[in-house]
Amino acid sequence: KTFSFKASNYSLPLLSLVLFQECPPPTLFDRKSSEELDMDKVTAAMVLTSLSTSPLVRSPPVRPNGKPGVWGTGKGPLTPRTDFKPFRSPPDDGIDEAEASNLLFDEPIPRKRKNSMKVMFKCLWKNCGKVLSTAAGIQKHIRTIHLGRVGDSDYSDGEEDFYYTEIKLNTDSVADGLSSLAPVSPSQSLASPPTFPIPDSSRTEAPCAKTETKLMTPLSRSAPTTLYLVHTDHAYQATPPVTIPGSAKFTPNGSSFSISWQSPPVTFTGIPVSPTHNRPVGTGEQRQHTHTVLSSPPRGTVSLRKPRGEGKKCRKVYGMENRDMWCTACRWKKACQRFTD
DNA sequence: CTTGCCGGGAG
DNA sequence: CTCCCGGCAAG
Repeated sequence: KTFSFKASNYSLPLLSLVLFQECPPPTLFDRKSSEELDMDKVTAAMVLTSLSTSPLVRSPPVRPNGKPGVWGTGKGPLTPRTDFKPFRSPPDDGIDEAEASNLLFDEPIPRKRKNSMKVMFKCLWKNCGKVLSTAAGIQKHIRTIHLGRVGDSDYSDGEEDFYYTEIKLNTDSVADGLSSLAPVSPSQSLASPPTFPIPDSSRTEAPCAKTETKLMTPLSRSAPTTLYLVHTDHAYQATPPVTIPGSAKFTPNGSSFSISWQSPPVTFTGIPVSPTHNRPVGTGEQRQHTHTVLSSPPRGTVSLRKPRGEGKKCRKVYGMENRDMWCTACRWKKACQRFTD
């Protein structure tokens, strides 16, 4: 029903993972004495409690090669920068939790602080920012207000999860907390991982973010730029979010999150293919601004190779032993001139 | 693996 | 400029 329930739910699979590691040989599927089973239970319980109650659990540097992703700088029309993933390990504590770190895995586990923290849920819809105290409430809000599902009120496909985020408030400074809800920087406790400051504008997102906002086709109102990650408390959203330029689609079907590339939406309107283009000679340093500056990241030095001609060329026709019968181009290992396509 | 050939080096 | 080759990509 509520968040805590979900959290424990998500912890269970991970727990089983832990258990796999803890029991030396894979005797899990063998018959086990009830004693052993009890041991497992106990272990599980211990893990659970340690996960859910220890104030902060130290973690290895969060996923070594994981790029910071787009944390921050929400640029889309809907500017949700929902970043406060409960990444544990602020720099100042977590010293006495050494043993708990053994039980950790890469994925951050949604957890919440218990002391004087109040969990709220904030609508991320553009210009909305409604804050409710229950997930159900916010889902209903989104469903009815934004998604326009008035009739079948209780129909939910989980889509609402993408449109709100969980926020933590310090109860003694609620007013402050509310003011900091603006999607700028949640200076509250659960800030972004302290190791790397904020994102880094690693070129993959900067240009394409711009592109997005410019070329944004009138999107259907039911999909407020969710490509810019909206984080909720789901396991599959726990990893640092990634923006995929071009066209990406995600399928929120329960627990999987798939992103698929498609042809980059870039049409390079470069120099026309007329044979009478004159080279910029000498003095005139005139720039040609015609080409659009759109660029998709994965395209670096694409040399636009020719598809490869089909017919046999000198090499194949005459063979290596008759190399002197080849055309010169073939001898130079250039494009054949005798058997052109 | 083979084949076509681009990019680049040597002279 | 001619001549050659490394290495890549397509098959």
